[in-house]
Amino acid sequence: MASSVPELSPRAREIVDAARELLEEEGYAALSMRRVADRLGIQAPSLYKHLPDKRALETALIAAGFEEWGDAFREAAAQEDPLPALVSAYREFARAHPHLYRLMTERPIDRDRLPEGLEERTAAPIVVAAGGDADLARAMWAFAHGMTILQLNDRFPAGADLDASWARGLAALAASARRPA
Amino acid sequence: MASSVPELSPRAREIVDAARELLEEEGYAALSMRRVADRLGIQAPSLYKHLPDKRALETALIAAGFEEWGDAFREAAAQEDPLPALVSAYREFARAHPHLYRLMTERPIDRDRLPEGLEERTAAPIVVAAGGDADLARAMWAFAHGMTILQLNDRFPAGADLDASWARGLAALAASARRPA
DNA sequence: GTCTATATCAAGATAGAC
DNA sequence: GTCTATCTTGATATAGAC
Repeated sequence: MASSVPELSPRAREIVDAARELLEEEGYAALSMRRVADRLGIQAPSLYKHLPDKRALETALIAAGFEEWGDAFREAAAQEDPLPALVSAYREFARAHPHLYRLMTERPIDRDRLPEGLEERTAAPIVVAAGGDADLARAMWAFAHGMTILQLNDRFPAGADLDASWARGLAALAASARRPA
Repeated sequence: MASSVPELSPRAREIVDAARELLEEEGYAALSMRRVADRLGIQAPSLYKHLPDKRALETALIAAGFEEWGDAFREAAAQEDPLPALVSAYREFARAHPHLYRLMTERPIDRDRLPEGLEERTAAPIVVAAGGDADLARAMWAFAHGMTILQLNDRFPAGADLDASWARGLAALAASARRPA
């Protein structure tokens, strides 16, 4: 039950905070151990006294992202009309933290080094909003992620009305939830 | 009207073909100029006599991918029930060429160096299948891309029934197409 | 069309002194 | 907790000879 994720020392926390700022400001390509160290006014090798490697740093960023995302989802799920509120929370998180969103979703994650059950805990409010239908919840997540990442990747035409596409998809999937097959 | 994309010399074609094989077999991280040259039994600097830079190589790969994808879509659109056939074609392309699919979708593309109108031409059958509703077509694309890339990124739980999620999303969006608001 | 030699840069990480 | 010095690796790209 207890996760095997090592606790972070106070200094390691400061390093992760600096990395978070760097990532959010300049994106993943800028997230090097050197640049993180620069932000703290120390040399890169010093970081390794506090974190084993770069992967641990990234995992800490991802874990923090999921915790914050889950908080936002749980708050949205308490609203009167949970599904639109969840969609808003999803979009707002990605809008506010695009580079973190990418880091959290663009590649397989190191589940062994992430707190146990964190992904499930984060996603739980969406499954509830889908009426407990996990298959539908995954379809909803896929739609939301697709809209989000294609926009971040500048893959929609210049004049596209993305709010309209969000509304269309949400309406279709919500109707599917209310009238299960 | 005429695209400003430079023609590729025969030798450049061979280089792109080698790059395609390398990408498909080992993924983007392996796609270096050195590795491409290795495949052809020549030295990396020799490549630059045929292609201006690595970006041109990637653009050629992406353009070829879109052409093939478009062919598959047009074939699917001619079927009796176009929408499911298009979904099958989408999934089959991604299954057969996961690394190329990533390269084609994961970042902004260099539209100036891509044949003009290629993206629109590729997507056209989907817009038709969506009853000419571009907003709905984009929602469909987002759903399909989300399902595809989240699976490639190993983001669904081990036991997830992804065929069921595909069916759920497709049914919901198709119903939305038949009964427009 | 290909070669060698080289420039330039930057990355992650370790050893060991202080 | 931080430092300097260093290792190792690998990338894109250019110059100029053959």
